[in-house]
Amino acid sequence: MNTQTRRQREYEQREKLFLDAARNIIRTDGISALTMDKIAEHTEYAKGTVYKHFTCKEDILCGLCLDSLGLMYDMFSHALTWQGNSREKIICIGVGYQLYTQRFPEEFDLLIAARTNNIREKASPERLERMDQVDTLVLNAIRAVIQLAIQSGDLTLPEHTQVDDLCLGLWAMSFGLLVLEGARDLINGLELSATNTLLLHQMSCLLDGYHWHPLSTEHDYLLTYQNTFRHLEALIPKD
Amino acid sequence: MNTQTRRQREYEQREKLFLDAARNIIRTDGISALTMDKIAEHTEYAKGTVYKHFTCKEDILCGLCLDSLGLMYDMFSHALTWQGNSREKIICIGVGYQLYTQRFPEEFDLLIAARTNNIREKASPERLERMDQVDTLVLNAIRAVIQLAIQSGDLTLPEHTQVDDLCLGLWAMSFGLLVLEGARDLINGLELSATNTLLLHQMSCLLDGYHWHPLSTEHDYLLTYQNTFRHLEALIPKD
DNA sequence: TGAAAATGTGACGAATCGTCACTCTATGAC
DNA sequence: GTCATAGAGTGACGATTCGTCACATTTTCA
Repeated sequence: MNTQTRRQREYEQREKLFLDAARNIIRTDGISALTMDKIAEHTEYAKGTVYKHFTCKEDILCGLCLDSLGLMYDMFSHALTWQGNSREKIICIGVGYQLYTQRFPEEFDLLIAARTNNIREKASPERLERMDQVDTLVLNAIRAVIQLAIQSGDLTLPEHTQVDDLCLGLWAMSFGLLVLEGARDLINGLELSATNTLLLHQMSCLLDGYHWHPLSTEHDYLLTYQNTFRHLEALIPKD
Repeated sequence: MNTQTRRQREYEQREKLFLDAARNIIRTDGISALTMDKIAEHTEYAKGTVYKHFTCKEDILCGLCLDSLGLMYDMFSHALTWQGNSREKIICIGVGYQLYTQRFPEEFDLLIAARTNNIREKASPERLERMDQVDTLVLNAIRAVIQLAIQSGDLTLPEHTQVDDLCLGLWAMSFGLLVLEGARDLINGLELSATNTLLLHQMSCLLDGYHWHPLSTEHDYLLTYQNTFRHLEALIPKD
C-alpha cells in the first residue's frame, strides 16, 4: 500500500477544495470580498492550512486562473475537432472564448488581473510556471489551426510574418474585445450594430486582410457562428 | 477678490499634488506599494486630508487613470493633425498608444485594472463619470478619423457595420496587443518577427480586411510608422 | 476683533494578511 | 501493543493598512 500517493491525492483534493471555495466566494461577492479567513471558514480548515498550499492570496488567484485556463484549453481543443474549414475552426475557438467570458465574468476579470505585473510579482514562481505552460497549450491550439490553414493552402502568410504573429494578433483582438465588452459603461456609450457578433465580424475582417480563404464574401460565417455557439454552449459547465 | 476661485484653485493643486505623489510611489515601487499613509507622508499632509479629496484608494487609482487618459487624449488629438492619408492618421494614433504604454508600463497596468469591475465598483461615481467622458473624447478622436476616411472615399463600411464597430475593433486590437506584449513571460515563448511593428502589421491586415484605402500593398506604412514614431516620441513627457 | 466656516490632523477601530510555535494524528518500526 | 516521528492542522498574534471622526488650527469676513 502506497501511503505516499494517497497523501499526494489528498493534498490535491484539498487544494481543489480551497480553490472551489475561493471561486464560490468570488462568484457570489466579487474578488474584493475574497479573504483567506473566509476560505478557511468555508472549508472548515484553519487559515494556516490554506497557507500550506498557497504562498499568498495572489497565489490563490493564479490558482483559479490556472483552472480557468484549463477549462478554456479543453474548450479550445474541442473546437479543433469542429468539422469545417480552417477559418471555421478559428471562429469556433473565438466563440468558446466569448462564451466563457460571458458565463464567468468574475473569472475573466481574474484572467485580466493575472496578466498585470502587480499580481504576477507576488504569486509563487511554481504557479506562474504552470500558468505559462497552459498558456502555451492554448497558444498551440491556435497555432495548430494556422498551420493547418497554411498546409491546406487556405492561407499564405505575408512576407516577414510568422505563425506566432498572427496567433498573437488573433488572441489580442479577442482578448481586447472581450475586456472592453465587459466594461459596460464604455459599451453603452457606443452605437454598435450587435455586441454578440462583434468579435465574429472583427475577426472576419482581420482574416480577410490576411487573405485567409474562404473569405467572408465566399462563405457564410454567421451561420458558422450560430452553429458553433449552440455546439459549445452545451460544453460550458453549468455549476 | 474672489476667495472662492482661489480656494478652488488651491484644492485642484492639492489634488494634483496627491496624484503626483501616488504616481511617483507607483513608478518606483509598483502599485502594491501604494498606501494612503505614504501619500500623506510624501506630500506632508495628514491622511485625513487625502481622504478629503478621494473616497478610497481605488478612487486615487482612477484619478491617475484619468490623468493618463488625458495625456493619451492629447497625444491622440495631436495624431489627428498628422499630415497624411486617413490610414496614416490611424497608425499615428496607434503609435501614440504604443509609445505611452512602453514609456509608462505601471500606469498602463492601472488602465487595465480600471477596466475591471472590482476597481470600478469601489471608485466614486463622480470620477467614473469623468473617466467615461475622457473615454468618449478618445473614442471621438478615432471616430473622427473613420468619418474622415468615409467622407474622403478611402473607406466604405461593410453592410451591417457601423463606425463604432470598427472603432471598438481598432481599440480592442491595440489594447489587447499592448496588454499581451506587457506580459513578458508570454511573449518570450513566442517566435515573433518583431515586437515593435507587430501592432502596425496587425492593424494593417485588419484595415486591409475593411478595404480601407490605400491598402498596405499600395503604400509603405512602415515608413509612416517610423516617421510617426519619431514625431510622437518627442511629445511624451520626459519627467 | 471674534465668531463662523473651512481646512487639516492623527489617534483609533476594524479588517486582513501572513507567521509560527504548538498540538494532534497517522504511520510503521520494533 | 507501544512509541518515536513526520507531517497535517491550528489559531492567536504582530504587522500593516484602510477609512473615520472628534478635535485643532487657520482663514475669512462682518
